[in-house]
Amino acid sequence: MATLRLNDFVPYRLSYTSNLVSEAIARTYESLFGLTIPEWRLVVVIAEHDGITQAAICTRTGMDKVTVSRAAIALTARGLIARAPSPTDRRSHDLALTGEGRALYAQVAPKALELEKQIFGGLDEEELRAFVATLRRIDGILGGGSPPPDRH
Amino acid sequence: MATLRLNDFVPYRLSYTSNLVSEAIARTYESLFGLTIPEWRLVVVIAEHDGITQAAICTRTGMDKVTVSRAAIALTARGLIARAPSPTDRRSHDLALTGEGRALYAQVAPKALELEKQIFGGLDEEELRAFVATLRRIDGILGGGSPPPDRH
DNA sequence: CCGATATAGTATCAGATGAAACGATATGGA
DNA sequence: TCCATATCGTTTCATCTGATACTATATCGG
Repeated sequence: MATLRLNDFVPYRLSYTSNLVSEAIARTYESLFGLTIPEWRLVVVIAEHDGITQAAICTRTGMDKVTVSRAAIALTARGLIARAPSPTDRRSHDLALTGEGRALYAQVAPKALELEKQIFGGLDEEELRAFVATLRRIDGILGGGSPPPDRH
Repeated sequence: MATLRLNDFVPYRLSYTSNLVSEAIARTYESLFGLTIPEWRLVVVIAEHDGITQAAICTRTGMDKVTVSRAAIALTARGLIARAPSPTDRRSHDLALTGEGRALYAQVAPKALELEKQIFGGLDEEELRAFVATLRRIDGILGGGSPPPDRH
């Protein structure tokens, strides 16, 4: 009979490591750019998908709509994004980076990649690929399956 | 030049999956046993290490001492653990499961293993081993290196 | 032994989080 | 067209979380 040992319990290990990583990331974004993680995510997603709506960000990223709303409000207040009334749906706003937002993104993106490398660069490339693949497989099992793959 | 895509950003993927798993686990523990995740962890750690102190739980699990304190208070109030004044240090309490606590643990432990299997059992055994090994390697990189390994 | 410093645990406070309720707009069916 | 229902985004509220401050006790250097 397999016994339960917290240190070997996979959900615990996953949560533990994820927290370590999130804390490291959050500290960096906060100190360098004054961005929370949700705000940072919005900047990145909006940079990738100009004119995206908040609802689309939710489905794409799995973030809660309240979190997205707050981040959008904060970024707008800081002049980093602009919200244009959607021409097709007056409940929605189309979000886009302002010039200032793009300038920030130009700093944020390389820094993020650098940070990712600092944390995960120590891993064998194949190991890292397998790791991410497993994460996605777990998502699938839990029904958090990928949002619609990017259409190019 | 590698570009930044949120969906491929490893810290994001890790956080995303970890949240999915944590939510699934939390729902189960709450509905089956009325336990929060910190409370559940305490039950398991105390079952493993009878007479452990709160401080030791903190170093062992990386949980915050405030979180541990609250969980310990809640579990004591529910009669699941008993706190004996430590004979060697009057600031500390030695925590132990009560009879009721052990009875709960007897239900909790198999359920936890079952849940782990439901989530991760779909993975190839070798894949899962590699996954956990990578998690631990990341811990090491971030300085969250393993707490002192169990002494048998 | 005494005082300075460190540690165990708790209480308090501030920020983050998400569920639920809400107003506004869209949409689909009678 | 009109009503019922669904969706977008915000607000509100209740909860969780950890930083900080605090009390009591321990430990260490002199």
